[in-house]
Amino acid sequence: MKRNSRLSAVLHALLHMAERDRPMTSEELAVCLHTNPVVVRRTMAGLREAGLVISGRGHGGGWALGRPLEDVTMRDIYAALGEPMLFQMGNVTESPGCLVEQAVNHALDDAFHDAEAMLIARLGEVTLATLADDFKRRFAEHRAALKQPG
Amino acid sequence: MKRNSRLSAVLHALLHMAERDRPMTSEELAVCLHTNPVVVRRTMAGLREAGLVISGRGHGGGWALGRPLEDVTMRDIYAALGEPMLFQMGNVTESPGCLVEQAVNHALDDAFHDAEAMLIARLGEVTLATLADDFKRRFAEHRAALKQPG
DNA sequence: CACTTCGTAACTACTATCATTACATGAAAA
DNA sequence: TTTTCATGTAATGATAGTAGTTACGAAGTG
Repeated sequence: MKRNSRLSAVLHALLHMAERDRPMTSEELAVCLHTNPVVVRRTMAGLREAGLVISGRGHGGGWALGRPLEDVTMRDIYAALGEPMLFQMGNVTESPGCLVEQAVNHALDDAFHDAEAMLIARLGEVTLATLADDFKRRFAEHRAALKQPG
Repeated sequence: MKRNSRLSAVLHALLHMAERDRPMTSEELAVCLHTNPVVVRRTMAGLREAGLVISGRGHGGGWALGRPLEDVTMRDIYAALGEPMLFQMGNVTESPGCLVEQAVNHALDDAFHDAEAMLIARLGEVTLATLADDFKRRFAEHRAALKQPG
């Protein structure tokens, strides 16, 4: 199956919004994300409920950040998206009667749970401000490279 | 999409095979795994190519372990299955032109790669012998519980 | 040769993600 | 108040991955 790219997409959207001083419409965001305005609305819905973004209708409406960049981590975004399944792999049966399968499940769950905990902790260490700074660095590098080709 | 349960399934199969002194047919394994013989053959194909199991046709044929339990880790099995994608989440674009998206991808890749490395290392620490021992412990507990109900 | 068992291709069912269409709701501008 | 803009959301379709199933060929045993 296709992989879930919502976290990646909304982070992308939020950083573009951070570069603007006015709300961005779903249409504008859809252009940035190379997708459809309805997909944008659907994906951002969870963030709105979590207060991470604010949406307004009508003239001058659109999407704006609901909190300072420093106060939002990638983990917050992940949570606002409903904490989608991280792993593509899983057990055949969740609560098997077979003792062999129980032993297998236990070993796999152990490893996967630890990896999940580590990953989520890592997401919690990166704020939108971190990402915005990284973008600015890349942007400066990009401009420097254009000035001095070769 | 359904989650990939092949690792879980083949581990289950290998431990059942370890409890037998003769090859197990795909039919027998399919009963253990509550699935179809063809699914068993398909899933075990990679393990055969990796030498982790041996298959034989005709009378007395079936599947047998190709290596001692102590010599095979869950990581080996994972590799023999073709190292299927671990994560359900991914980036929208792998090599985006947009610098914002590059910053996002970099941060996410960083976290996911570390989690993947940790998980795979963990899989490498657990051998089939470890799992077999855990099964035996569970089996002993199970029998004790039956003897002394309440 | 008869029988068993694997090897594999082809087809189906199910599920998840994302795209798209259609229309209702709400808010600002004219 | 009417028009216009923009979100909110349901319904539908396209695509892809997993697993189940059928069918048949290949290879080995008795």
